[in-house]
Amino acid sequence: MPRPQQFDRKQVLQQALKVFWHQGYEATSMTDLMRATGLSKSSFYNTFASKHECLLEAFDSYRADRLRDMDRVLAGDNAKESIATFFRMIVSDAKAPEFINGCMSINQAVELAPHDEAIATRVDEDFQKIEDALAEAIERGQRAGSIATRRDARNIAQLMVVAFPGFQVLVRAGSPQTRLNHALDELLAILD
Amino acid sequence: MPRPQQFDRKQVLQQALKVFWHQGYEATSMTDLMRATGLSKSSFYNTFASKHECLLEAFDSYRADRLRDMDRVLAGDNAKESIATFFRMIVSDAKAPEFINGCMSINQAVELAPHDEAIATRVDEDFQKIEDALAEAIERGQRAGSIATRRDARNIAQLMVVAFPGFQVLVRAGSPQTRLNHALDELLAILD
DNA sequence: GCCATTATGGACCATTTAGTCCAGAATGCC
DNA sequence: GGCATTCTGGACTAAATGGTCCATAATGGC
Repeated sequence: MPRPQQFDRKQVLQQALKVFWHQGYEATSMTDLMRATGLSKSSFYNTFASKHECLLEAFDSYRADRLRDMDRVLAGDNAKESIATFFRMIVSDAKAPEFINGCMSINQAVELAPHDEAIATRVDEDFQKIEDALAEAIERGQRAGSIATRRDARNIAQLMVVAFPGFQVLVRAGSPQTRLNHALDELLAILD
Repeated sequence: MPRPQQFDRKQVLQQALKVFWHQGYEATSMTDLMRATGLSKSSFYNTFASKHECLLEAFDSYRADRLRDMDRVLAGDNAKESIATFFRMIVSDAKAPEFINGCMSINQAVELAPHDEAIATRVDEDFQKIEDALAEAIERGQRAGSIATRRDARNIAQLMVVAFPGFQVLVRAGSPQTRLNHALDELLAILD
C-alpha cells in the first residue's frame, strides 16, 4: 500500500510548539518551522493546511498537557498545599530554560487573541478552566480546613486567575526571583 | 533656510504607537506604519533610523505618559483609595476601545522582551517603578491609617506588580468584567 | 518484481518585507 | 527672485514571506 510517513506527527508538533512558544506566531517563519521539525515544505503542507493550522494543533496539544498537569497538581489531598504547589511551580520552573517562555496560553492571549477568533476562544476556555479548578480547590480546602478564610471561594479564584498571567508574564520577562517569591507568599496568605 | 518638516513628530509617534500597541511589533508592517502616520517612506526613514527605532521612541513616549498618569493617581491623599483607583482604571478602561489593547509595556514584556535587550531593559524598569510607587503608597497609607494591614508594604506591592500584568492581559484577551471586578475586590481586601 | 499509492525534495510562485535612493518640489533667508 | 537646504513621492532593491506543484523516490501488498 502507501508509503508510510517518515516522521512522527506528535514529535513534529512538539518541535513546532517549542518554536511558537518561544518566538510567538508572527516571529516564526516557515524556515524556522522546517528547521525545527526537520520536515520539508511539501511534507509540512501535506500534514498541515497552513502555518496557522499547525499553530492551532500544536497549541491544543500544549493546552491539553498543561491542563492535565494542573488537574493533577490540584488533586492533592491538602487543597492549600496543592494551590501553593501550582503557583510555586510557575515561579520555580522559571529557572528551567524550557519554561522560561512563560505559559503559551498567556503569550497568545497577548499576541493573537485580540485579532484571532480561534485563539481567543481557546484562551477564554483556558482562563475559565483555571478559574473553575482553583475555585473548586479552594472550596474543598475550606470544607476540609486547610484553608481558613471565609471569603468567597469563587472570588478568590478570580483573583488567582489574574495572578496567573501576572506570574507568567513576569517569568517570561525575566523578573527577579525575590519579587516572584514575595508575591507568591502574599497571594497564598489570602487563604489564611 | 531649509524647508520645514511637514508633519509633527509627536503626532507621528502617537499614530505609530497606536498601531504598535494594537497589533504588536512583528505584525505591524511598514505599510501599516505609513498608512497610520501619513508619512511617505522617505520621510519615515528620514525621521527614524528603522522600524525598530520608531518602536523604541513611540514606546518611550508611551511609558513616560503612563508613568506620569500612575504617579498622579497614586499621589492622592488617601493612599488606599489611590491604589484602588489605579487598578479600577485598568479594569474600567477596558470598556473604552482605546484601552482595550491592555498595557503596551506588558504586551512588549511578552512579545519582544525575551529577545530584545532594549525592550527588556525598559520593561524591567517599568515593573520596578510600578513596584516602588505602590510600595511607597502602601507605606504612606499604613502610616496615615487608610491601610489597616500590618503586612510588609514591599511584599504587598510585589503581589500587586504581579496583579498588574494579570489584569492587563485579561483586559486584552477580553475577559468578562465580573471576573476582573471580583479579582480587584479581593486584591484590595488585602489592604484591610 | 510489479503496481498502486503516498511521501518527499526542491524548484517555483506571487506577494510582501524592510530599507535605499534620487530627482524634484517646497521653503526661508537674503 | 534666486539660492541653499531640506523634505518628500515614488521608483527601486534584495531578501524573505507563506504557499503550490510536480517529478521522483519509497513503500506494502500481491
